[in-house]
Amino acid sequence: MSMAEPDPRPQRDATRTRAAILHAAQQAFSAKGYTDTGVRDITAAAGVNPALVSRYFGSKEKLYEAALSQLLNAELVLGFPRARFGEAVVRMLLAPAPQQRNPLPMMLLASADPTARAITERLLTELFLEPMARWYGPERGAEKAACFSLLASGLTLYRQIYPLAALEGGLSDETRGWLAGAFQSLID
Amino acid sequence: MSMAEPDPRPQRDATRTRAAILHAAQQAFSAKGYTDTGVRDITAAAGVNPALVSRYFGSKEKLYEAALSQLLNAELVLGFPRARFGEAVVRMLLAPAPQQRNPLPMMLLASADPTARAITERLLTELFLEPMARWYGPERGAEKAACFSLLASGLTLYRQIYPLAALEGGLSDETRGWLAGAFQSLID
DNA sequence: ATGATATGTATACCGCTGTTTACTTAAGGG
DNA sequence: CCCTTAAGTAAACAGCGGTATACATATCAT
Repeated sequence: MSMAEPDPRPQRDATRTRAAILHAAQQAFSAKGYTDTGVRDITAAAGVNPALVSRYFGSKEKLYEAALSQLLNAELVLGFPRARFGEAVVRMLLAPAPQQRNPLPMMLLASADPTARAITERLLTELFLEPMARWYGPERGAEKAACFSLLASGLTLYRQIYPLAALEGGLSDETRGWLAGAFQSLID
Repeated sequence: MSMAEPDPRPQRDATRTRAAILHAAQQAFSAKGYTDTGVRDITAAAGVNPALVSRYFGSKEKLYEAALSQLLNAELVLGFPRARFGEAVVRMLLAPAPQQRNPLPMMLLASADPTARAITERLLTELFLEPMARWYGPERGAEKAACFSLLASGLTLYRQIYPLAALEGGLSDETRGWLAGAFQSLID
């Protein structure tokens, strides 16, 4: 057997610790929501001390804001080809492991607490809805972006929060087509 | 001025008190969700003592179950005419005061707490999705019911939880038509 | 009227939560 | 090598949560 390689990394690394907290927070908030996730849950998963949340983020609330804003990013969706937009979106949302780096569960589960809801609403508007409205164009862009979010959030709700067997793996081609058509018809 | 009519009702009325708690619970759970609604909030709104929740419902959890199951009812939607189903649903969901006796906000906000989520999932399936799947018919009825809920929940999410100006009153005829068409195309 | 019971009240308990404080220890430049 | 500073720790605080307990009082049959 081999001797353990001496790790050149210092045992104390502020940036690494901060990132570990942020990652654990994203996982926990996406699984149990804002209120039902305790600071001690997050720090235990990250393997650090609970007091470090206050040190690195100021408060649980600020940590939530940092965690969500890192996840909310319109670029991925906005890069899909317009001609096959519906198909691409449905393929993404129906991917086998969609919970990875997806801000939607976090948003849905954070909607209960008023503080987290206000933060979520602001970030969602600034980082997603407004860019997407511009992408759709001047003609009812905001309404189209809202309808897009409505579809995507509803689908995520019944795939990850209240998982329905009807929307799992063996989804029929007809229903996939209905979903893709709904997304696509926002463009055409 | 007139003398106050002597109220023939007794000051202590168990059924009336129980109903007051149930109603206050529906309002509070629909506004702040399961975790962020305290038993003391509910009983204060109902004007009764906090201990009465345990007496009449056993626990906060049972109260939530009673509150939601009274609201979850597929009959209204299932009575709409099939030919103009999409229009009727959109008119209902876009009504000026939709928060009255609408189970959707309560469901959306309760999705954070694992206990409440489990209760909600069970009631939603038994009281809504299964009847609706039968209503749609044997051909992909469950998938259609899921798509219906997906649309309705998404729309409610961005009308009541994260209220978007784009979905408020002055919604364009085109977008209304898109919504109605999405609902209708689940039937045709 | 009177006692039994249903109804409602006051209060305390215990566990959990976010945050602060004072302290300990590792890191790295002089 | 040492000593200043950054990084991390341990413990406690203050408040709130759901619930159980012991108590008070209105209601109704007898």
